[in-house]
Parts: sequence; C-alpha cells; structure tokens
Amino acid sequence: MLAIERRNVILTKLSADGKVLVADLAKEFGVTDETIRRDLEKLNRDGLARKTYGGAVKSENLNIDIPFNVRKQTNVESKRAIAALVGDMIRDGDYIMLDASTTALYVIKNILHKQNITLITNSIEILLELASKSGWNVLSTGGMLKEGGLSLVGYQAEKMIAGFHVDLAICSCKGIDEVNGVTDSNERDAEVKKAFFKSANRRVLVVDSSKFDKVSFVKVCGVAEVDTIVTEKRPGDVWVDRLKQNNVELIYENI
Amino acid sequence: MLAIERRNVILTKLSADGKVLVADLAKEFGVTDETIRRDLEKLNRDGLARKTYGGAVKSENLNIDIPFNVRKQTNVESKRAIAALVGDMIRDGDYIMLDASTTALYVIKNILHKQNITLITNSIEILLELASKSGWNVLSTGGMLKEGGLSLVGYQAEKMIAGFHVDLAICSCKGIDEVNGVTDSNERDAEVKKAFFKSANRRVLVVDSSKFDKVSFVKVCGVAEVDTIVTEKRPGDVWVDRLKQNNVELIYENI
DNA sequence: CGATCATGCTGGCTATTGAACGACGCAACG
DNA sequence: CGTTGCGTCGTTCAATAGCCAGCATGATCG
Repeated sequence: MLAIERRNVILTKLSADGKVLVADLAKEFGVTDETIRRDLEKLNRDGLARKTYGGAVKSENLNIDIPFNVRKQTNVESKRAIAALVGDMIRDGDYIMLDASTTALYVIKNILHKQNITLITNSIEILLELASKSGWNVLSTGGMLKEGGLSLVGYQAEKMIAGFHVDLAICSCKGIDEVNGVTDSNERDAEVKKAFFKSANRRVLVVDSSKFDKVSFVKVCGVAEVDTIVTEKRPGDVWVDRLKQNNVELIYENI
Repeated sequence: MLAIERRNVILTKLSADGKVLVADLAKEFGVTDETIRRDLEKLNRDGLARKTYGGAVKSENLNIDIPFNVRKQTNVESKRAIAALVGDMIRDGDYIMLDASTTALYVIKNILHKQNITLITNSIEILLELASKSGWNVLSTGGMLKEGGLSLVGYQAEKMIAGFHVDLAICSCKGIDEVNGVTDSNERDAEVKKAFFKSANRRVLVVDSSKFDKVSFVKVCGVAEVDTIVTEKRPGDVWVDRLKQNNVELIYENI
C-alpha cells in the first residue's frame, strides 16, 4: 500500500467519523504508531486534519478543500440511494437543471441511459461526466469559478439560468430547518440555487437525512417553496407532518 | 513492446485500479524500474498521473474521454515549447482569454505562478486545472457542451465573451494559409474564437509549425487580423516575409 | 551517417518506515 | 492538591526501498 493511499483512507475516515485514533489506524493498516503519527502530522501540516492527543479530528478549516476523491466518498450509500430515486423522476426528453453537488453527480450517472435530455448545470464535474455523451443537450451556466471547488457561481451564471425555463430543478443543500427553511453554507452557491428554483416548474430538493434540523449560513428558500424533497430514509413524524402541511411531496427509499 | 504502448497500458491500469506500483509494472513488462519511473514521470508531466513514492495514483482528471487524451499526447514537446513562449508574454495582473486547446492547457500550467490573473475560457480542462488555484479570477464562458470534447460553444458562450474586453486573447487553430487565412475544423469552435479575438486588444495565435500551409474547414479570420503568432520553430522564409508584410509579430523558439 | 530516442546500469542520495527511549499529558486515586 | 501509572509523543538511529543524474549502448529515423 502506498503512503498516499493510506493518507487518503485516513482522510476519508476522518471525514466520515469526524475523528481517528492512532492506535486503531496502526492496527488497521498493519504499520506502527509512528507511521500513523507521521501521516497525521503531514495532514495536519496540510490543513486537512487537526492532530490531538491520541489521534486527530476533522479540520474546521473551511478554506482548505478536502480532495475531491475523498469528499466524493462520504455518505456514498445515501447519495446513491437518493440519486436512484431522483433518476426515476426523470423521463426521456425532459428539461432539467442540476446544481454542483456530489448527489447531482450520482443522479447523472443514474440517468445516462435516458434519451434526449436537455440539461443546465453549474457543475464542472457533471460536464466532465457528460463530455463523451451524445444525444443530449448539455448547457453550462458559465460564471466565476468558485475557489477550491468545481462549481460556477456569480452574476453571469445567475443571468444565464434566468434566461431558461425547465421542467425540473434539482438542488441539494447543507441544512433544512423549520424556522430558517433551506440553507446553504455559501452565499454564492445559495444565489445560484435560488436562480435554479426560480426557473423551474418543479423544485426538487435532495438531502440526506442528516440534514434535517440543521441550519447552515445562507437561506435559499422556505420549506414551502420546495415541491419535492428526496431523501434516503423516512424522516421523523414531525417532518413528515410538516412537509404534508406545507404541501411538499416527500420521497424516500422503501426498504 | 513500444514505449507508448506500455504507457497506454499503464494508463489503463491506473484508471482501473486507481494506482500502480513501480516494482509491479517493471516485473510485468520485463523492464527495469528506471524505465517505469521514466514512464510515470512523463505521464505525470502530461498531467495524466500523479507520481508518488513507490508508484503513481490516478490523476483526478483522468476520467476524460480517450480521444482527447490521445490528442493531448501528440506533439507534446512543440506544445510545451510554445506554451513557454506564450507564458513569457503574460504579466501579473493581466486580463486574458484562452480557448479550449491543448496548447492553452499547457500555457496555464506555465503561468500558474503568476499573480492576480483574470482569465476567461471556454475550456473545461482549464477550469479543472484551476479549481484549486487561489488568487485568480477565473470565468467560464458557459454555453453548450460540445459533443465528444471539453469545450463550451454556441450563442451563450459568444454572448458572454462579447460582454468583456481583455488585454490578450490566445487561440489555436487547425490551419493557417495564405489564401484562406486562419481556419478551424469546426464551425462552433471557430465562432467562439472569432468572439475571443473580437474582445481583445492583442490577438495571439498559437500554432505548431505543422499547421502552416494547411487549410481546414471554417475561416476564423485573415492572417493580417492576428497581432502575434507563436510557434515552436522558425517557419520558412516565405512565411517570415508574409507575416512581416502583414504586420504580424512572429515569435518562435531560439534554439 | 549523425541525431534522436529508449533503455539499462551505476553510484550516490533521499524518503519512508520501524525500533528504542526518555519526556510528557492525562486521569484516577489517595 | 500532589502522586502515580499508563498511554502517547517526539526524537534519534538504522535499515530498506525507492529515487535521480549521468553515462553507455543499441535501435530507429531522416
């Protein structure tokens, strides 16, 4: 096993569990504590983790990005399940908008077999995924490249989105809460999501179940303004009722 | 087995497994470690792999389509030389436009150390390359994703470009010829290049020397409308004279 | 035939890891 | 509040594996 692989796995664990222990990792990888410590030391230097006594915890440094390949691996199962449900909502010939989330990327992978889709997105990863796809009409919003991310944001993107109207807009968010509604961590992303929702007949919010009752920084819209919420498992009764009252369709996986 | 075959096999393995080990490859191909290391070094330079101690891991932008990969590997040395020359023309704080060519990608790699660059491009690969760059202002033109490629084209892109004006526009082409001027193989790409040139004070054409006296399909502009041509070696006297007459600056590598 | 390229080989150098040991943090206990 | 014991930390040293630069050789190409 290459050192860099080990560090990637450590990062993945960190990002999933929030913390790692030196002793556990050493046993798991079959190396000595020293090696793990040196790994953590390096991750710490790179700002990707914060060393503590006995292990390390997730870095709170929001300016530094977890490498894409690592970020992509968190909550994979939830995202895949949600993406499958969303995939079922899309028909041949649909006009859709997709934001720049990992879930959106999984949605795309799920609907590659559909015909004649017209798609507008601000995600660079989705463009990449579709570079060799033929028969679709794929539009990029353009705009400013968000630092440390693979999304396009800003005035140009919003204006471009406003120039179109589609059947379905699919967006993710960082939190959904009774009082604050749908929130995201970043103003520019939130603005783009607003624009997406404004230009669509049906607004679909994809959230894994951990996002309920979380509040992030910037408000995207109220709960009632969403038409459909797709998540991977049934939220609590409170949420089921609340969504019903607000006339929001709720879709989750029937296990 | 040819070196290039071996490298292709290595790329395939990388793409499948996510990593390769020097020792394994050496045994498998029956060559020395040194040879493998040189292969990986080359793949690393070309941005197709990331070398690490003991082997290499997948480069994040490896999931791009094969045709593009193949194209990227032609004339790498010429393109690198040209890119270095173009890099020298760019100063901190410049406003530039770059088209979606492989040469443009090499130009970017060459100027990563510059400060405070504002850049407009229709290349998805360039966006990828700059995703983790901070301190620059990177704008995507948006537009329609060209089938089988990593460029954005069409009305939306052209309109967006028309809304800006920059110091320097850098474009490539498929052919340059006395009668037909600068030509490209594809109407939509040609239109975008026209737009780039229209919005720039200084129009720079990058061409490797094989493009002289070639005619492609769609005209971009006349020879005289270009301000500077950058190529990797001195073209024939006929071209040197012709460019001088047309008031086109010619830059090539002095070996 | 000269130029270029791919490859192998050599010797010195560097990175990674593990082992050992004294120093230190932490928590429990008197 | 201090002590004690245990686990963890950082440093140092050594061994190994991998790396790099340079040179020589043979193949290929114009």
